[in-house]
Amino acid sequence: MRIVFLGTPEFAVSCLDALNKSKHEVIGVICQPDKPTERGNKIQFCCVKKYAIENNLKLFQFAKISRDGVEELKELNPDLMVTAAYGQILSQEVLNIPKYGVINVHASLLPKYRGASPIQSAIIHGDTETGVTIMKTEIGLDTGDIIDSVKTPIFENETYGELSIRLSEIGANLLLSVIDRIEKGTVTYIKQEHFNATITNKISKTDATINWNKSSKEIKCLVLGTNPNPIARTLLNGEMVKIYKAKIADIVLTDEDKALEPGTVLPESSSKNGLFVRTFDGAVELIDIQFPGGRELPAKQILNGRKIKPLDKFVYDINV
RNA sequence: CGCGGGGUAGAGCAGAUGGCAGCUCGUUGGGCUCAUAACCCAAAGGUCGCAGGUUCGAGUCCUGCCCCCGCAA
Repeated sequence: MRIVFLGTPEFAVSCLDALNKSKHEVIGVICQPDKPTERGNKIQFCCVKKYAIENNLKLFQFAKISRDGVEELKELNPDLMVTAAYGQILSQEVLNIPKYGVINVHASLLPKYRGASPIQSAIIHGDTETGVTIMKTEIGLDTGDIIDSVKTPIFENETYGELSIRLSEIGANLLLSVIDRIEKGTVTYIKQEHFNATITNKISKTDATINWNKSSKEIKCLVLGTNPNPIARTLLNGEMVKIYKAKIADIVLTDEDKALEPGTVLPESSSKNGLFVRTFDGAVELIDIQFPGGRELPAKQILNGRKIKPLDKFVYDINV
């Protein structure tokens, strides 16, 4: 089949790679426009764009595909279009272009976690399983009829980044299988149970701010679900601190500890024992953290430099 | 030319107003102990990012460059 692929971030690359190496022909790749990024001034290409360039695939970047891309897409005359974390809503006019329609690879078990952050949300909510769904792309946000899905467990200490890689590989395999069925005419479509749908928005830095009044488990899940982006954060003495890794502390709280407010660094914290912080229902151990200007470091080393001392207090401030 | 922080021992950091390079941890050796990742004693380990300049004297002041990082996007 002659396929046009639409995707932008890392997650989409596995699918694109699978298609490119399959018997199908990738006749065009579309990703979001280059966003002026980085610290200084430069621009950086998205992962899909880099892949397309390396593999000599025809690349398009439309500011608004349903306005700017219609003519070129019609000229390409694809059999099928595949979207995977593309980032733009397609118009009906665009959806009508390919002969076999448009399908979407979504990193959740729909109708759960529609929208921009399915993987992060599953982890942050403490789910024990998630998956990948491939469905028909419609005008609505991830509302199309389901073609197939694959479940997978979420491991105990799996980060968003790690799970994302696994899901993208699962999605790539499923995609090939689905396209095969489309070709043979054996696909079946199942309507989503719309009343069970949940919607997720992009995880902002505000969302990634740790509320120490929550349980240890919730805090741990937030840390896992925001790594490597945007990274859970909190405030200490007016400085923003990023938390890369944390776990539920396996220490027994003393009565003295229990009297401390959530967010307080426990007295038993040291460069030998580790960094423990009081939560609503216990304590978490912060493993890897980062101060502004510094790099990501084991918390034990940070304690050596005395940037954090016992009884210091982390503050929940969404303005960090 | 978006704003800002930083490069000092193996690691993390401190070193107002220029005057013998320090702290915590780690490492090595020794001691204590039934024993220890615990405790005590001792030692090793630094061209203070690079290159110039000012000065009797620069980690500290001036100039240029390299590298790391946070924010905003």
